[in-house]
Amino acid sequence: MAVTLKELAEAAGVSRATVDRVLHGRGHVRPDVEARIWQLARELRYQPSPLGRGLVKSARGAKIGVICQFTETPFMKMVLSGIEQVREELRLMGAELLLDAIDSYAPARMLTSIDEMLKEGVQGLALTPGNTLDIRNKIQEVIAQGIPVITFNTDISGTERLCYVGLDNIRAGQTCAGLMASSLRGGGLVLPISGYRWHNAHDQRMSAFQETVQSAFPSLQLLPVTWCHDSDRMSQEIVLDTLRKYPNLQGVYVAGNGQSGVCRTLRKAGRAGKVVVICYDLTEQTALELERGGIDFLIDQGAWEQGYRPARLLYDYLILNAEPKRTFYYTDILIKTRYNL
Amino acid sequence: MAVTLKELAEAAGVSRATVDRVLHGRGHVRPDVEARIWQLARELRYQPSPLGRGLVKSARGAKIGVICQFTETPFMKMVLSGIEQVREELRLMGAELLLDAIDSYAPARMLTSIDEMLKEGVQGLALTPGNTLDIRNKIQEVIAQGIPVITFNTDISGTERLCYVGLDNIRAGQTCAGLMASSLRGGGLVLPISGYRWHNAHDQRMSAFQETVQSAFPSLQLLPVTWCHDSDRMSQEIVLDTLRKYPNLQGVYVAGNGQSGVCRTLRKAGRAGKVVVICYDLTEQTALELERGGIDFLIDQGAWEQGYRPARLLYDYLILNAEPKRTFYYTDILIKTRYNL
DNA sequence: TTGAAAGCGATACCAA
DNA sequence: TTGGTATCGCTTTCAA
Repeated sequence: MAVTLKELAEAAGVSRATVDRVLHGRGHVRPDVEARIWQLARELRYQPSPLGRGLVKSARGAKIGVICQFTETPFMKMVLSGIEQVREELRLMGAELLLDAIDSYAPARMLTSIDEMLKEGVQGLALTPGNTLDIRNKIQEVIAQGIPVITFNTDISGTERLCYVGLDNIRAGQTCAGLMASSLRGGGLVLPISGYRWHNAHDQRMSAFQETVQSAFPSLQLLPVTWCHDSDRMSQEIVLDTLRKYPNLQGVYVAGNGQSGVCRTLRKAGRAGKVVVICYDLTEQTALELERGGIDFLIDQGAWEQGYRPARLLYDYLILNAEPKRTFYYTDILIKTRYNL
Repeated sequence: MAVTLKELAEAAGVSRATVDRVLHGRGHVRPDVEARIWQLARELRYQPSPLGRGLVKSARGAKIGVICQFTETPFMKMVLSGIEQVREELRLMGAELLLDAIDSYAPARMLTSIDEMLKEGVQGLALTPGNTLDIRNKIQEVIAQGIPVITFNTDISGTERLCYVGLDNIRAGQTCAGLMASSLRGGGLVLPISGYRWHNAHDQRMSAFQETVQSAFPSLQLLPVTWCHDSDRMSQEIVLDTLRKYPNLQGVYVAGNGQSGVCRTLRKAGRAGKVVVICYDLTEQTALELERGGIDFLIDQGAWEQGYRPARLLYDYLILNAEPKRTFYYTDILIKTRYNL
């Protein structure tokens, strides 16, 4: 059995309140007593019980805010299910989770949403920031007010956010390069398709892919990158175009959305299963394509975890005084094939 | 804020004790009162707080036993680190975890260990069973005494264990077949090496691999299975032998241990990086081989999770009255390459 | 500078 | 069949 605060107090010959003051550095304790208590705490390996602590704090009715963008995408829907899960868990612990699900990319909307959250009195904030100056400033402002911020799914530089929860897009891009190379041992022509030019994550995935291919797998020949704006229609046209010019196309790498468009076109052209397709984000659609053989490999980012973890970390930080252990909570780079869905 | 038992009691116009009796079906409550309370509980969506419950139960000093075999293997060492983590967490919750780490395969030792655990008065038991009649009977005996049992890493049929935590070895074998095929698109000769004949997990991984190759990838040509008894020395000889007879060997699939022996031999023969190697279990050694290119793909079974989860499930079951949600807690089939370690 | 005591949510025992 | 009450570990007034 773990040592309790009560036992520690008895051992030190003082009251629990005094021990509490010492442990939380609240002052108003005679220095020698303070030293003695710290000493004993170490010796007895005292650690506060999260149960007791959580129970007390539950009164306060802590509020945690979560702001989410692009919620119309299948990927974000899975993130939302993680959020719902943690919301329920927090409810049982007496805390409330305020969610604002923004259904598209709207930087201005994000700013007003942050303000609303502040007005509601949230004590911590998790969000998927766009990479703009406005947002960066606003985040710094929030943090300056003593409200901790966690970013997820996409990160933002130059702020003092507590930590980031999401994919390591650079390693993910490298991983895809490795998969492409091992599938095309004899070499071949590969078409790289990205989503948006301004999208941090897409960019990192793509550059890492390109660099790894060029440095480690020279037998693969890369076509120039194209951007499909996360649209199936556009990716469809891009693939169609490419097939016309290069009938010997061997691989397609999709760093953003637009996966289905690629698969559809290859299937129509009778090249499904022949051309190696590697892309991101496990959803119902892409799972189906994996099973049909339209997609060979897929990188899953652990969507659920990205929804669950940030609010959980905020709760631990605010209520249990437990700092996040790392600045980057990278979700696993999960390689999916039709056999390990 | 969630509804508390106290609020529920007030709403029903009875004492908290009465509500408690109803909720736990202890009887001694007038039927109409009971009905009313259930009704209200539903309406107010009452759910007991794990915090409050855990706090009360922490007095009892619950004991949970964990028995682990083969603890000398690197894989099991990682399982042990998961066990240590949960042991610490449970300690903070007031429960004690008793661990018996058996360093080899010793069915008789397992039986005596179970008896010792019972004598210590554990209220729940997690173990890695051997697949023998003795063990099966003993497990049933334990369960008959009202002590729940969870199996992990390897399962055992014909018992009423609460659930199994571990890999889905059949899907894992299929996944490896898919990886081998995508790496050898032109087809090729593949050597399948298993560990022990009697080992359930090895067996499943191997048969699933064979069946999938035969039915879905006829261009791959499988040599007969060999068993290396989890020994690097033996796997070394097997590969050496095979290379002599079949210099055109293209792939090796290792379902058990002996990975290093395979890599070493291929490297000496100058075939490293040419022959596709697929195997199991992420350890320091195998991670090194992945990075060096000696192993192409590796299936990681989430060793840490296999140590952590079982005891955690038992705690939730015993203390929080939360039944495991599933009978099979399959850990993710994590495909590892040198890029996503 | 210190300690006593109430209370968080749930359980269990004893008394009514 | 019921309710009162102590208890778990911790935090937080309030009073000394």
